[in-house]
Amino acid sequence: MAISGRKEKIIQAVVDSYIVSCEPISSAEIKENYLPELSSATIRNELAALEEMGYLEQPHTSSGRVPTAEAYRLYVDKLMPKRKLSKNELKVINKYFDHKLTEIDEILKNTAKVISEITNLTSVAVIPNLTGAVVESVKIVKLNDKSALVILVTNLGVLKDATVEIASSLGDEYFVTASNFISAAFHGKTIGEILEPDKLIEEIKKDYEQLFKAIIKIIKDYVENGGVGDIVLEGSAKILGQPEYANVEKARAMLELLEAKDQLVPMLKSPENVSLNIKIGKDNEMGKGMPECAIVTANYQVNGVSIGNAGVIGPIRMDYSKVVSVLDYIGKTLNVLPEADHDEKRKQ
Amino acid sequence: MAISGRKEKIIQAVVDSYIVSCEPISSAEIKENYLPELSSATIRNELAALEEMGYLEQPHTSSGRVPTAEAYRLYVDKLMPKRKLSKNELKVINKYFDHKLTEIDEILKNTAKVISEITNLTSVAVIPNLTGAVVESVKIVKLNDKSALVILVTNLGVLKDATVEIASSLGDEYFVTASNFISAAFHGKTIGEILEPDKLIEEIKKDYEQLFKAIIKIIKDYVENGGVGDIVLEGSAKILGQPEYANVEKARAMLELLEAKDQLVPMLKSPENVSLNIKIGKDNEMGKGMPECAIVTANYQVNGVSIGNAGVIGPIRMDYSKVVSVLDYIGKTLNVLPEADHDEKRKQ
DNA sequence: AATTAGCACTCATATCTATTGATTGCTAAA
DNA sequence: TTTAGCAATCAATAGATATGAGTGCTAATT
Repeated sequence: MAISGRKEKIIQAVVDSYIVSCEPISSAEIKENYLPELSSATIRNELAALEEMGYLEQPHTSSGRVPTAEAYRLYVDKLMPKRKLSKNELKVINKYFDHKLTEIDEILKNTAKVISEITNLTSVAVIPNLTGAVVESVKIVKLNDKSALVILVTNLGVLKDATVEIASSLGDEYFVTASNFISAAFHGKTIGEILEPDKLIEEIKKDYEQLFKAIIKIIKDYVENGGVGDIVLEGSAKILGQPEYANVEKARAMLELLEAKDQLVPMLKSPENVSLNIKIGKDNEMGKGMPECAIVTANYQVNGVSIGNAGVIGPIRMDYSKVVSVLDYIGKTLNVLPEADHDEKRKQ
Repeated sequence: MAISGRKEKIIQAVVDSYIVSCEPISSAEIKENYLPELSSATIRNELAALEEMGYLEQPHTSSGRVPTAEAYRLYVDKLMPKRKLSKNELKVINKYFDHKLTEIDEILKNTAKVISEITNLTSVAVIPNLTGAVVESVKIVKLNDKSALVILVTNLGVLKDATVEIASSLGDEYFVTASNFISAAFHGKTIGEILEPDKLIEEIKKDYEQLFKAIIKIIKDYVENGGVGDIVLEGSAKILGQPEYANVEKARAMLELLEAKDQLVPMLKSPENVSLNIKIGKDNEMGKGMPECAIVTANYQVNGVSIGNAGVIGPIRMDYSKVVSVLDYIGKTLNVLPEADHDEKRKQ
């Protein structure tokens, strides 16, 4: 059976209602609040048909209807109303981004914060795959007799959390020269290119083999860990505000998922070139025992350069319309962010 | 009335029992499991007396007794048995520290992780007050035309997350010279000394006033924020495993407290020179609305240098004996950690 | 004087039953 | 095709009753 316009209206009513109340909705309520032109009996007939088709469910015989994941899918793909953010919400968002933010992780952290604050859901942000990042320069700074700090400046941000062990006899000057050499060799290359072993630069290998290998290893580690350490969570406690997690066991399962960041990362990765990604229930390839949930993420860009994904994770019953509006608006805000310098650098 | 030895035994029995079961304990159970030589009637008389004295409570007339915060205080101060960690627990702890850890925050993160894993409680770690940290050297590295990275090497670790804005005309060499100048001026001074304005070094102010001011500001910010960003939480979800947080509302209050890190920091600060700090219930100067909890923290040192506090936060009913043993053992482990280099540096 | 046995009393908790009311599905009329 | 009307279903609620764990007190015992 095809879905008539009336059936769509009814699905929309059920989803809209369920999103705010988290209670099964009855035929009478639908008539009252959404479709007064129909009688409750007619609506009941349609409800029965929609249940047959897999869009609705009844918790028990004499209760109202509840949307299935299928219904949400249809809703977000086709029925969802465009929502306008309130003056106040816009104000909050703008406040978060009104001052200069230069570091990618700072931007992402702020993004996650504001998303969580406005949607009242737990939000997540992941730093992007760095394979495509273009190296600007490499600096190696001697910290003490045993270690030196490696700073990798790329168009996507600065990587500065890695140290290498060194021989204590080497002086500051050595590292200045080494930085220059290695910088020159890496400049303009992407991380991906640098990691391809056959493209190693021979002349550097001779003079600074040790350092060179150490740096390659640092980069490799960083890319392979996929920035697992750099996933940002905001508002974990908000999970507990949702009625579906009133049961402590469910809440715990969800929180444990959030804590296990390496399990979370693959769920947040969205396909290339998709600006908005909505995964509902089974769309998430989660193993058994995983709590049911929905994930909505957006890919964010600042001045055309992707800086990562951010979004929300929460119960399947969430206010998709609001979430989408927020993610969307933030996307627009970021794109005209007052001159973050990552991009500038590339143009030089 | 003074507390007789028998009363102490009874308090110990009540606390021991309540720690594992989280259920009121009856006179009969005490006789059965702890003091078979007494009759339940005698125990009842003692229980009544202890209730009078404020050590015990009854949830309702016909229920068993439950310890008050006072009883826990007495317990940890005087009655608590020394507990030996199991072979397996020792193995877990040692595994966490068997490889070289050079960065303070790495050590603290690992410490928090292992504490949470073994105690099954939420654990926290805070970086120490840096006022007393001795500066080794300062490096300023030009990242691009707009900003430079400031790296402050101290005996307590490396501070490397601050950037300063710069004039684009300045070249790499300028910063090398500047680093040397400023390094020389700061070397051997504590952060506290550097921040005292009357001790500013005049000659530097002339040549590198701009940079100098920026760096002072960075240090000031860092010290004043007290490393708020650097509080480490592990195992937040474990809160929900405790029966006292079976009520979702209580659990949420607790999780929100954990998320509000700046509220958490003062609660974790312990007095100078106290290696182990146990705060139970009202000992925490928490505002109204704060969830009741207990906090046990230890101050950790690596080769004699304090690297910060770590411990657990959880319900007042927690296994203090186990927690104390774990914190204690980790303290010993850290103190003989295979040559972390912070300390080495000072001796040179 | 301290301890204990015995018993009445208290009160949270579990269990059962009856009632209510929201909501549906179905049938028959419009 | 739509709708009114009505019996049927079943979760949720309330009340009534029973259960039993545990105490406090008194009087007997050591």
